[in-house]
Amino acid sequence: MPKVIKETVFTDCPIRNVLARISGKWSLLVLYTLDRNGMSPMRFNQLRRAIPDISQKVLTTTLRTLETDGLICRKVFAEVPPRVEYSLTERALTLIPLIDSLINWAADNMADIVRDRAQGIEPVTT
Amino acid sequence: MPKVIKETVFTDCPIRNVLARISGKWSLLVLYTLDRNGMSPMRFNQLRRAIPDISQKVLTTTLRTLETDGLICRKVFAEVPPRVEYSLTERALTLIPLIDSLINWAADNMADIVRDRAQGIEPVTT
DNA sequence: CCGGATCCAAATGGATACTG
DNA sequence: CAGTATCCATTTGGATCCGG
Repeated sequence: MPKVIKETVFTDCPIRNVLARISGKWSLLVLYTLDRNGMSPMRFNQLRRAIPDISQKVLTTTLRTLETDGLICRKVFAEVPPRVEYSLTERALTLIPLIDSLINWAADNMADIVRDRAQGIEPVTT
Repeated sequence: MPKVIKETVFTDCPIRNVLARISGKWSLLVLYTLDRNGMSPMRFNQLRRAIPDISQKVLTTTLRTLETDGLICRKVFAEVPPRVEYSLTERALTLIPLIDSLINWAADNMADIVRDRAQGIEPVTT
């Protein structure tokens, strides 16, 4: 049985709680991608194409976790072939500006950070 | 030889780049802890006590990564017993407000999220 | 088309012992 | 005190097959 809900020991600690969500490599990227798509919901494979190097399994679990936290809405259409649409919730919309800030910070600092990284490596060969 | 530098394939993608750094469970918490300590640097075991459930190994690698990215300054004193002090860099200081926003968002939304999670769990027993 | 189930490889994290 | 080294348990992620 797949573990849909990440065990969260620190239910009482908001810091770790949000960090635990963000800590997934993909959560923020999925939210960001959905936001970038405007108000229109996205289908599963559409998300996959938008984030090419996420595996199907990981995308699925990421979406489930985000849904569980009320950050995305998953709408299943009883059609054939099946269709599932994902969209941001109101709650997620309040988080989007913070994600954008983070991304802007990253964009501003990336070049310097990459340079520092290269410098710092040194003869680690010890 | 421990891998000090996380391999970062997406050097050209600021989003993933910053996300990769943040994705560590502990990076933001360490930065936050250092900031909370005011302008005074913190020693290794001081940080450990502040974040009780981080292991020594993980704290070490987290600090190394942050140092490599120029987010913390590691100062070694040639004394005995040895002393090492960690402090935030200017670059990290520009990130702190974003971390604070994130934490505030978490604090504001945590209760609702936890409630949603509890709802959503359902008979997972399948 | 969406995504669950399974198997397996790789990365991560903890515990312990040891060093300068 | 502040690590490093090692071993091992747990977790995570990818690949593949299958089913609604």
